[in-house]
Amino acid sequence: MLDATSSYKPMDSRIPMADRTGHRIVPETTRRTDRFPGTRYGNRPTMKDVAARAGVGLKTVSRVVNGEPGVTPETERRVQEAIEALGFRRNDSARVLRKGRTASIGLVLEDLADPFYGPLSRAVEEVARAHGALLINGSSAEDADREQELVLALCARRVDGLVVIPAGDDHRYLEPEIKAGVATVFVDRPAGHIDADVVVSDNFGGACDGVRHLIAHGHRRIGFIGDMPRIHTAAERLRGYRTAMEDAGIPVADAWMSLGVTDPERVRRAAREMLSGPEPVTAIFTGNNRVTVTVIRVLAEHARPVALVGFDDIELADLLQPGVTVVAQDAAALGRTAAERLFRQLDGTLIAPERIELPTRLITRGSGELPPAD
Amino acid sequence: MLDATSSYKPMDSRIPMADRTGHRIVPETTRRTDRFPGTRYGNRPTMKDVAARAGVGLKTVSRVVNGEPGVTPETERRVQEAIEALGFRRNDSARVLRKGRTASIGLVLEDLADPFYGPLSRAVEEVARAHGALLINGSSAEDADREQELVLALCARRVDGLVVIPAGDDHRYLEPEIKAGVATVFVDRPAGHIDADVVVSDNFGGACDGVRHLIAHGHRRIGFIGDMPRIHTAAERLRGYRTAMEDAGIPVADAWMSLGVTDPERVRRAAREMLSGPEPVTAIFTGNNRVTVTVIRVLAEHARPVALVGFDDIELADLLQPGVTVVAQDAAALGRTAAERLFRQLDGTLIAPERIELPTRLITRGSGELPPAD
DNA sequence: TAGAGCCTGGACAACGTTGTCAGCGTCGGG
DNA sequence: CCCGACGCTGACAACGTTGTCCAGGCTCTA
Repeated sequence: MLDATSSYKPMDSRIPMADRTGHRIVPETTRRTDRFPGTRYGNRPTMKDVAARAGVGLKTVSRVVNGEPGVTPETERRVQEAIEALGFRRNDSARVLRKGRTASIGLVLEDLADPFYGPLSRAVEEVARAHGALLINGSSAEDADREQELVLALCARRVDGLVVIPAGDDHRYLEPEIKAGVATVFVDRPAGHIDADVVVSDNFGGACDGVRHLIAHGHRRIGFIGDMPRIHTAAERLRGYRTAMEDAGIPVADAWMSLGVTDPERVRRAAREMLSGPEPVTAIFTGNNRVTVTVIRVLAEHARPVALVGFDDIELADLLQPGVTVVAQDAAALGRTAAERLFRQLDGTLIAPERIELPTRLITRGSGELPPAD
Repeated sequence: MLDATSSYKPMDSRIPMADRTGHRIVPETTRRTDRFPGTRYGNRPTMKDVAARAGVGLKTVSRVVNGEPGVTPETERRVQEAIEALGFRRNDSARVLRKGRTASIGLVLEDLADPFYGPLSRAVEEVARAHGALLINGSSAEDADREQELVLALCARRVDGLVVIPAGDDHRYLEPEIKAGVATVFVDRPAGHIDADVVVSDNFGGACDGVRHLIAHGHRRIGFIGDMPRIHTAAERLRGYRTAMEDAGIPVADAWMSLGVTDPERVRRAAREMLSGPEPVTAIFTGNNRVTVTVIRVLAEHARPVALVGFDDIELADLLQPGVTVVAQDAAALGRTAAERLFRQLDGTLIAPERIELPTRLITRGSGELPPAD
């Protein structure tokens, strides 16, 4: 569980209660924040304190803080003054408890450090911001249990909605949450065993395009290196590869396909194997950005030129020799579309779950146009 | 304000209250979630509901949910059963209100889509996770007002701590928050007018190293293209440039220095200007990853070879022709160090604010070793 | 078998905010 | 001069959870 490893303790266990004069009891232990006289760790002024200082009622403070009408300018001034003096800041936890909405959404993705997810996350954040919501991120590290743990932690926080890039393939655990009104959109990969909104790229079509491009330039022995086949995108791209090959009447050898973790070591080995032997591949189609980068490194050391088309665009791809031809998907558009759909769910303007597929784009830069070298 | 633009409304404004039988009144309007009979938007079971169904007291449910001792296995089973049946999930807002800690921290950075901040953010998340906390992200877009708005929104959520990559240069607005016990660490750039923990890279030293490297390879007319001078890192790197030049006894021409937004268009123009004229620069030192990428593009079209050293490492830098020599800073280490310090503040094991400087590393790959081409 | 002590369970208050509603004073009109 | 209306203010309950504290039933021992 998330809080099992927590090493900092809830404040109740260390902070004595207020005494009955309304003043606070200062703890004997020396704390970092003792530098600031008159305040104490975790002991913030409340509306009650503000009201007392301004000599008004609790509700009047609330009205001022929320800009509600019905307060005399003079009263408002007094309240504002008290707020400034005490450094009061409304406690949104209490507000949320009362109002029922948190104005925050959760985003669970694989790895925030991956250049594909950064722009996606930023796009979700921008849409959230436009709707006045904050974004809570979590990285699942491609682990189904961790995904579930994160998602449920977010639900416990009562996020209004969830954008999930699934790591697992069974999301029935989300059913009670969705029933209870948590808006949910899956991105990049479909949800498992559950009826929900999904926004994905055209992985199948994109892979078809990429492989056909290689075929059109004369290649027949084309390798495919992709992610673990249990990941939906990887499976779809493999299917695209197979379909393109089949359509061209090219039988696919088992040795040409390598699926597995995108760990550089494995990918490097896979690439080297395809490139050696009596009938080496003359072109490689790579299943995602991480694989592409590793394969580029392998090809840079390889004697013969080998054609390459990669799924996902990568920075500086145009400046390499040759430029790297890619099937680009629009990460920001994925995130934006998903987030917009999420808020339409929250607006109530959406009725039935839908599957939205965003097109991919083949960007030719040279590496895919190399002729077969044999 | 954050919630000014909100288009989805708090639930109280649309959901009628429970009637006195304890059953819920179903609203007339047709909602998406009407698909799920018996439940309604935002209407979740509470511990009270669970207790009623299991035929136990409220506190007993609380004990089961929190794994506290003192519950018969049989009772626990009944409670678990009720939890499952109702799809109960503890409301952390209420919990937070009661306990005073949210087990979440905020991270405000410039742009999550920037490849420099992705790993940093991920590192912060990992540390947070190890301490049982969630991470709330916000992008300031390099705008001081937006930074403040985000930070204060996070404070209103009562995050336990804040990791801030400052956009503005005055953080006195944080004083009441810090006084009230919000742990705070600034990363990448120091805080303005406030005494707080800071974790930065050795921008000055790194820039010195990079420029000295160029000087050592025979360059004297060296250009500097950097970010806006009001950004601390940019100023420090400029200072490193000037110092290295001065130490080598090289007078710096104004035309060699260009500071401003990292917009590709401006950077491109700046680079072209330095490279033209009667006394063009023979080498360029770039102030960050975005500038470096743009300058690489300019140099790729340039007739003469021009030496280049960039601040920040970039992916695939080793595969370009020539490889790009960089002064690398460790974004993940910055994030990790800052987050660890944050939780040490929360543990109470930290006394005084400190400034921590992480070293940079010169990585030579070729572009910095080109001799002057004239 | 009575008394002591332990274990389990539940009633209750409190966390800080917001919605409801009622009270109070003032002002204008009848 | 009285009454209604209106503008402003504040008392109070409720949101869902957890900590405190006490009651009741049990076991164990003398």
